Amino acid sequence: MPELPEVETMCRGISPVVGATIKRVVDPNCAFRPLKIQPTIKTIHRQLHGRLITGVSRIGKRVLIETEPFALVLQPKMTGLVAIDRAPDAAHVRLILTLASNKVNELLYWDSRGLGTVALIPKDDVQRQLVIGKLGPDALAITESDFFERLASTHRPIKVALLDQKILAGVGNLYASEMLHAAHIDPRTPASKLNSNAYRRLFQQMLRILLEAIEHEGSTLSDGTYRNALSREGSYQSKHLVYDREDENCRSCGKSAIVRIVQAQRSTFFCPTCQKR
DNA sequence: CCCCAGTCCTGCGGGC
DNA sequence: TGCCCGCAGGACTGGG
Repeated sequence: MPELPEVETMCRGISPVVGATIKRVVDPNCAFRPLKIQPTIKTIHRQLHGRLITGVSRIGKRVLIETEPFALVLQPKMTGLVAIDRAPDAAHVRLILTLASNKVNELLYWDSRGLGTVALIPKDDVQRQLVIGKLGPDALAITESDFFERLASTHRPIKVALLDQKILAGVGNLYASEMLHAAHIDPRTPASKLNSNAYRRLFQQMLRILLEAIEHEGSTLSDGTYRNALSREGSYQSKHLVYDREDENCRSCGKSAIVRIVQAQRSTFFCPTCQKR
């Protein structure tokens, strides 16, 4: 499940495409449901062929392939991957950009469940279409005071608030559980009820965990889906203290078994000893 | 406005 | 051994 560290790893991995020229935008005729793409692949081909890729960037959990004057925006959601030259398998490759470059032949969008989306938008519209009203500040760029103010403004449980991309962009289900555990905060606590000390711990642990996860190229879970841009697995899953560890002993206090609850229809994992209200 | 539930989509694992 | 069902969840939609 690509969250900020996994998407950042994809961006770094595909950086060799910068400086390449796009030859063709190709529909690989994937056997599954068609890719959610706007406008059509044909139109995107017409707009992009012959253009130089000037940069690769990330906004929250989205990947931007930048040209002049367009940006191709890839949203991997649950099971999408952006890769170069090879993907986990051929069957689930949903989009191919063939490139003129001495470093890399193809930029691939692969997605096993196909929940992800691709869109081409004018670069000048990125802020208006993707950021304003849709995404809060990036989790690696937000200030501590802004983090505090934005989260404390809702009465929802802190775990649910952390997943709201309008409040803060980049944190997903896995890292939300991990950072709350590291900060010793009960995930059920209303975000408005946490004091500034708790927010300071949460802010610091969020940065530490996201940066460490990037160092480890993200987390590849037991389903094995997530890979970096070269199809290599991440290794941060070995550092997880609570995520997907229901009934296992807490790796921090050693006293309690990890508990799984459901909040806003998503699994939350926590240690009842380490994370008291 | 605020918040929650339903939806999309495929692969996998548990139960029988 | 094989089939069926439920579950995984990011982000969007609709409704209370």
